[in-house]
Amino acid sequence: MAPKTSEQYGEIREQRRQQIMNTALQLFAANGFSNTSISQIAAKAKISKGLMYNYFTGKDDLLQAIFEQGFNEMFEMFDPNKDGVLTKEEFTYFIEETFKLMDDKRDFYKLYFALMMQPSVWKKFRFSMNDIVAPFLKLMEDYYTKRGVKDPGTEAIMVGALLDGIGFNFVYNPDLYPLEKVKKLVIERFV
Amino acid sequence: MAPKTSEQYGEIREQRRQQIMNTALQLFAANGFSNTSISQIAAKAKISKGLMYNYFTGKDDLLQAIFEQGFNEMFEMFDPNKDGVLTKEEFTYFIEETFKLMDDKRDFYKLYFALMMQPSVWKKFRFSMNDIVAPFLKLMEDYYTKRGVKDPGTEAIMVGALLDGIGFNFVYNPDLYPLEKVKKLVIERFV
Amino acid sequence: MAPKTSEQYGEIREQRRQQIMNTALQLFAANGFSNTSISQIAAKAKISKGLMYNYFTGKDDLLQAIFEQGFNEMFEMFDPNKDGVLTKEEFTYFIEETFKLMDDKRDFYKLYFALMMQPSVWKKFRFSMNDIVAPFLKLMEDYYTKRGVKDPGTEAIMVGALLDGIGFNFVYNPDLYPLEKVKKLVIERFV
Amino acid sequence: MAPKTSEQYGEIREQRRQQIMNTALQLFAANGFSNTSISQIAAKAKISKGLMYNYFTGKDDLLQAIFEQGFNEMFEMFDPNKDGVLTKEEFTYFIEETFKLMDDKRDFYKLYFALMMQPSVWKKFRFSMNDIVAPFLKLMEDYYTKRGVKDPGTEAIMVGALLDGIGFNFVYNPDLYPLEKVKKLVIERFV
DNA sequence: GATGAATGAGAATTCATTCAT
DNA sequence: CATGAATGAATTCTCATTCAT
Repeated sequence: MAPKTSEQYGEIREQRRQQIMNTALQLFAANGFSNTSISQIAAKAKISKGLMYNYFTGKDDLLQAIFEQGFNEMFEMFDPNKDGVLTKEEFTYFIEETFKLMDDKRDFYKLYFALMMQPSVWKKFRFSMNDIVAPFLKLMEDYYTKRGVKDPGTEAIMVGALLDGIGFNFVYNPDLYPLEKVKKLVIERFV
Repeated sequence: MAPKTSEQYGEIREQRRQQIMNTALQLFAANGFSNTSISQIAAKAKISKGLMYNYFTGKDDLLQAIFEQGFNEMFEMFDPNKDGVLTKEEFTYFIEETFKLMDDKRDFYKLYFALMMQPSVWKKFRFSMNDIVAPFLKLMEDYYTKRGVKDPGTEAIMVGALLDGIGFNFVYNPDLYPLEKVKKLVIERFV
Repeated sequence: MAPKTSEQYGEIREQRRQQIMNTALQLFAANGFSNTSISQIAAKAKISKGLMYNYFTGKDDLLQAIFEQGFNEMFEMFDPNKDGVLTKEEFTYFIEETFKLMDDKRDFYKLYFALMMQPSVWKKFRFSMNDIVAPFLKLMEDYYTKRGVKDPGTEAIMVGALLDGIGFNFVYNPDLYPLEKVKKLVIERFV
Repeated sequence: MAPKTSEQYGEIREQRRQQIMNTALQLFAANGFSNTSISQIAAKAKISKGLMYNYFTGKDDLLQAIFEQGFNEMFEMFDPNKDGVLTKEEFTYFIEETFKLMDDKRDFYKLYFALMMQPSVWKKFRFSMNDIVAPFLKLMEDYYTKRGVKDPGTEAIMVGALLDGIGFNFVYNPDLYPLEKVKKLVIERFV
């Protein structure tokens, strides 16, 4: 049989990497970062402990990689058009999308909320909370400015908090949370 | 010479207990439960590691004690009157009080949010999240019912999420968060 | 009321001392020396931990005191007459007495056997196993010599082992062990 | 290069396991279970403390493993033939074998006697003392029944105690104990 | 690339003992 | 005499990380 080309190797590598990250995300979300050991991840991902270190420099690096990928996926989903101005439809879409993400990426959200609460963990990261949230707030603020809301900055902050809060409550208890109803209500009130 | 009376011992014990709990709360809030070691707590509280175990049966017990005390303090502050019906003034008072608590008990809120995200930790507890939150939601729902809001249950859930979200954002970044403005806006919109 | 005389104090002290020793013996026998803490002893004896050190210099000293007392009680019971010669009746009496002791002082025997198995513990003691056992063996050897047994020294050693073994089995499972029957058989065969 | 095959790993594991068990047995026998620390075992076995836990889940598991292996070796040595009936020669062989074992497996016997004295330790085990001893007693009882001894059950119990007692005395002081002579005497009297 | 044995730093916990009162 | 708070050393155990193969 022909030896594998380097691209093939690259693919395999990438697959393994994803496999590790997904496994780790599940465990981190379920049990917390500190309470998840490399051994558990390796066992669940069906690789050896040593191999982990072939893909990530350590546990922190793994966490960082998961986070970065998660945020990139989030950003790709949002940012509907690049003109930086939100129409009513786009805002609705944005809210819908946010709720959809909460559902699809529940594990990621869990991790996101859990780590958000630990500033000491954030210090290890290459990006800050503000970098991530600020653009969204700005978009909303502009939206409310255009709509003539009295204090658009505070309004945006409040809506931001609302979305965080819903996410927070939802991922903690997804089965009982009336996500659909809440979503409708949010759109009705704040778009 | 006569030995210390049991009251004297009782006082000393209670003081030490509080000292340990306060120190631990600060560290838990700053660095997370798992990332805080008994050694750190002991060092910061200027006691020996061993003494901790004279007051708490272990790290979990310490956490539980902090939590119980925190919730008791919360409950005492709330519960405006016992008729179980919220007037407009009482609801305003409730919101104000919630925000005041967030400010006063910032460390406790941090811990509360952090642990809320780890169901596995909750299992150790004698009380569940629902026990705590449900009465508040019920009060709000009744309030909105009386005011003729269309879907009072969902409305209450949304406001609950909003307060969580604000708390969440505030305790994470208290210096820059415009808590006063947000508070005013919340009262304006939801009372 | 008149102040206590020093004899009265002495009596109280002696009572307390006994109380501590008895409590400790029970716990040592039930759970082993290492697995019994000073706290447990103090709690069960209803005194403070500190007071223990008023009566014994430490845990080892307590053990030693228990042992010494136990052996003294044993010796007093034996050694029927001082001529150093065992008649048939005296030997029977000796065996009977041994069995009686096993039953009365079950806790002490447990401790005795348990510690006998740990030479490292014996090193702390002021007396050695041999000091204790040798005189008994000598008496028996003389007895068998007089009776014309072929190898009286070995015979004595064997009977010593037999008594140890019975004690060993009996204290381990006193409820089911047919002590009476075994006793009769031993006397029949070896006196 | 290819990774080690699983057989190679298996061999290494088994060797290490034995090495740890042997070292631990020596220390347990010399100083007792409670007085032997994992650190001591690791130091004597020239491995790190952590490695122990790669082979045994904890100190108790290690003890259990040593015990099980010890008993299995014992059982293999005995059980002369499977008809369940003891001839005179077989009984002699059984006694001889018992004494030989006492000598060869002195450390194991020490541990066996030491732990026998602590029922609390036995509770952790998967087997009970009775399971182990009962078959031997039964064989002896049958033997004495056939020989027309008056009370064969008690006779067997007495001989069992005798063997225990000899083992007990011998392992405690092997250098001075006249094992050969005692053995001859036992066979002469009880076979 | 891949394995898992091995390490070692540190975590939680226990407990004999001391000591101020 | 008596108390029990306080200490600190030792102990069991965990786990991220390294490394020979």
